[in-house]
Amino acid sequence: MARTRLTARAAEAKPRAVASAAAPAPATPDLSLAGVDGFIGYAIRRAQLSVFQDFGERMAEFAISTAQFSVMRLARDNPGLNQRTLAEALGAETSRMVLIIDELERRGVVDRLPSTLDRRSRAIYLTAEGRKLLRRLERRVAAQDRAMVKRLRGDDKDALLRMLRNLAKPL
Amino acid sequence: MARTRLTARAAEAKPRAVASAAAPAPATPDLSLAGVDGFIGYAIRRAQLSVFQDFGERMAEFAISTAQFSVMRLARDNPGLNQRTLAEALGAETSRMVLIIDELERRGVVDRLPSTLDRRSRAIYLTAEGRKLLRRLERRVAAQDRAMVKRLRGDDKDALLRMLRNLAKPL
DNA sequence: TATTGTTATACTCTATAACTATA
DNA sequence: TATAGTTATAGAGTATAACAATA
Repeated sequence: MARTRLTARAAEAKPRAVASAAAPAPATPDLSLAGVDGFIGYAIRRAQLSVFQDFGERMAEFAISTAQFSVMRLARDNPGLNQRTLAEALGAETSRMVLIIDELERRGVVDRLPSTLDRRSRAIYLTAEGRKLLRRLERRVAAQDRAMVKRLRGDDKDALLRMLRNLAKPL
Repeated sequence: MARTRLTARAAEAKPRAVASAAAPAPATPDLSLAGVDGFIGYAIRRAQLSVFQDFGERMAEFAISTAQFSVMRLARDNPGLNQRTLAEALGAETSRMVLIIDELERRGVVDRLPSTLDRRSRAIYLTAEGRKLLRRLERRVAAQDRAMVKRLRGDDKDALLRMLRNLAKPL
């Protein structure tokens, strides 16, 4: 990501014909976003960007995405789920889940086994290697979550989760 | 988006060889996401997905994206900013801002005027038509924000914004 | 030399449609 | 007929690099 900080205030007063540019003020704190940052949607987007970038940096060593991590958790705790169920649980498309699991299978962390009950579907299991990797990932993710709680500076994580879940519910 | 609801519980107990599929349980409430939904990052992602989809539906008539709306707000309240400053304010890449403003200019809602102070840069202004459109958009966005506050069911929007902003701050 | 706007490229994610093999 | 997995495709968004004009 960009990792930018707003440094300019600029914006001339009225000129409707020819205009000015942004003043390169050295280290101005923030500036008037003039309202957009008062919207819940905007605040969520900025937070999500920051949190996912942080996740990417902490997981760079393993080159694992948030989606891949979630699938691994789900596969370990609900062995034998099919791809459609995994996709629905995480709010992804089944076609996307195919690619995610393709990669996890290629890395040897999950197995796709043919189902005996429904020969169209494939049951997903975490391999021994997958469980090992997942344990390492979980320590990192737990550390990130603790770091985020620290950022909350005394505010209640449970209240945050409750609010976010209420916003996430389909209308 | 997918607008999915988890309907299966499934997942057989141990079978390491051949496996089962997900049971098509009719209307099971939710099921064990077994932990991922206890992470702040996961909760933020799901909320962001839901809120942005809702935004898209409410703005379908105008075919305006969240980024375009934010640029219009910023351009109205800070007339004459250049593209780099707009990009930094919204956490976007300058190359992305070019495309966003290309489209806004094509629709006649913003003007790109040459700067007299720095002939490399272009000052962005909302047109009269842009201001008119923005007023209509703002009513819709305000309505969406009110709808989200309702979803909070008594929880404090200010607390939510404060927490999200703290999470969004670059480490 | 550095910066602004721009173009181009690539990769991820999202969204659909279509196909196959099953059911 | 419908469903699971898959493939293909197209569109957003993200991230980089490079270039011209200008500073």
